[in-house]
Amino acid sequence: MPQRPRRSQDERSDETRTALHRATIRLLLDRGYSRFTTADAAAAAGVSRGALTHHFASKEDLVVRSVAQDLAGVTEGLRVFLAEGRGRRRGPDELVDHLWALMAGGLFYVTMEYLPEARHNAPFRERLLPVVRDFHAALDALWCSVSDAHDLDPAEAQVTLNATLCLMRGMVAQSVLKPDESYFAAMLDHWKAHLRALFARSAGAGDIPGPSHAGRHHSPPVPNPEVP
Amino acid sequence: MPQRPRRSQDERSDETRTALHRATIRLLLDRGYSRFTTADAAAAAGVSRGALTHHFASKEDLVVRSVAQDLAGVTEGLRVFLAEGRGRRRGPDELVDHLWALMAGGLFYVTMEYLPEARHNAPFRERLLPVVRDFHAALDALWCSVSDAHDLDPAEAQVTLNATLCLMRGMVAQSVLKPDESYFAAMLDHWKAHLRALFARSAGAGDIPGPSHAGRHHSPPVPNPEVP
DNA sequence: ATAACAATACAGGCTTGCCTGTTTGTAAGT
DNA sequence: ACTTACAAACAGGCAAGCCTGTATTGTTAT
Repeated sequence: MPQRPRRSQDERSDETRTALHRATIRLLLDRGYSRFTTADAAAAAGVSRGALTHHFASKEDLVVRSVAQDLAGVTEGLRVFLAEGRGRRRGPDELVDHLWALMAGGLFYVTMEYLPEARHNAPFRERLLPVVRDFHAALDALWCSVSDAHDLDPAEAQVTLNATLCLMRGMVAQSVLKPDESYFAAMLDHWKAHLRALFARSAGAGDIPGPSHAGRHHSPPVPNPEVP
Repeated sequence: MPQRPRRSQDERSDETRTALHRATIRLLLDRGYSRFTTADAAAAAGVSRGALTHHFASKEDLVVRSVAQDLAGVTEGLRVFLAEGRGRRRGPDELVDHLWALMAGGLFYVTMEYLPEARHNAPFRERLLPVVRDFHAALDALWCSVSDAHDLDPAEAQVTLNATLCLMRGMVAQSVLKPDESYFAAMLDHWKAHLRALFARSAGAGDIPGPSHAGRHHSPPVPNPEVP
């Protein structure tokens, strides 16, 4: 047993809360909302049930705050990805691949777990609304940076990039009961072509935004990494 | 109390099962899978719990068979809609509006209720797989009839129309926590333009497939009718 | 400095309510 | 008569919230 290094109260609380946040998202992904119990969350986080009830008023409170933390991490990751791309001359294909890896890698599976609960549980929904509002606002800001960098029509780019995420949400949802890799690969390729057309329409210098036909049909095969 | 008209055993069974099917879908839509109980389903159908257990081996059995019935009704309704359109010269806008009314009117909300369960409950998923496989096969057949009627490239139309549904799935999912009508209307208009381009590319006589700019921004405002 | 006190962090048992599958009993059709 | 359709009570399990008890950290008065 290692000697406890005398953490401050705030440190203790932060560590406990973070452990519970991560365990919650993990369990939502692995077992789903209906199978998710506060006891399991505490056990997975390595803390007691009492610790959980001390920091979180209810199961809903735990989930809402865990989701908020998770989404904050997602926007930050996306911001970094786009900032990196500022230097290199990345086209829409890489963006699609990145977003798909993100969504199909667990992000939207987690969302699908709490959406039904949000639909039927008004207090829960009310607490989630500002969380997702902020998330969508952050996304819109990121889309603006994309349309800026590539000299696109901002309004059109906004709609198109949000549609990209909607398409992927639908694809991930369908993937639960449609185990057909090629089906989704073809759809992503179709969408990449659509985005290339949008990017090519831009008034910018005639740079080639990405592979126009050569590099098709190699969308990444739905990985299943863990969501942080 | 009306005199019982002496129904045959098969009639009795059919009526009971149908009532339970309809009640199940209704309750899934109204209260969600986690709040859905077999007792409520029986009560909503106006039968006893004993009747339910007699006709359905388990809760999962009830849900799977109810969903199968529901999807059969959906394909039939879609078939009729497309058959009607054969005479008039309908463009993609009407198809989008119809599909959106269908999806946002409850169909995909119901789907969102059982998808998480399917993701975590292997036996349940195995029973659903053939059901949705048949549904998707029926859809593909319908898409073929569309590409035939409008002289489109079959493969391209297939992907595009399936993408239409995926987009709408994502939109309906997002609509749970994003109460922004205009956001979705703009997205549908964007997609209609995309489909008009596809339809216009067809080798057919230069008919105008639909309003190219005039009639935009009037997508139907997410009705919420009951799913049969 | 340090002892007393206060506040916060954590631990775990208990209770209550609910839901599913089962079983036993009754009525309607063949 | 005998099978099928329906009815309702029963039993077992499980999970959320509550509550009481303990340990650790922070504060203040001497």
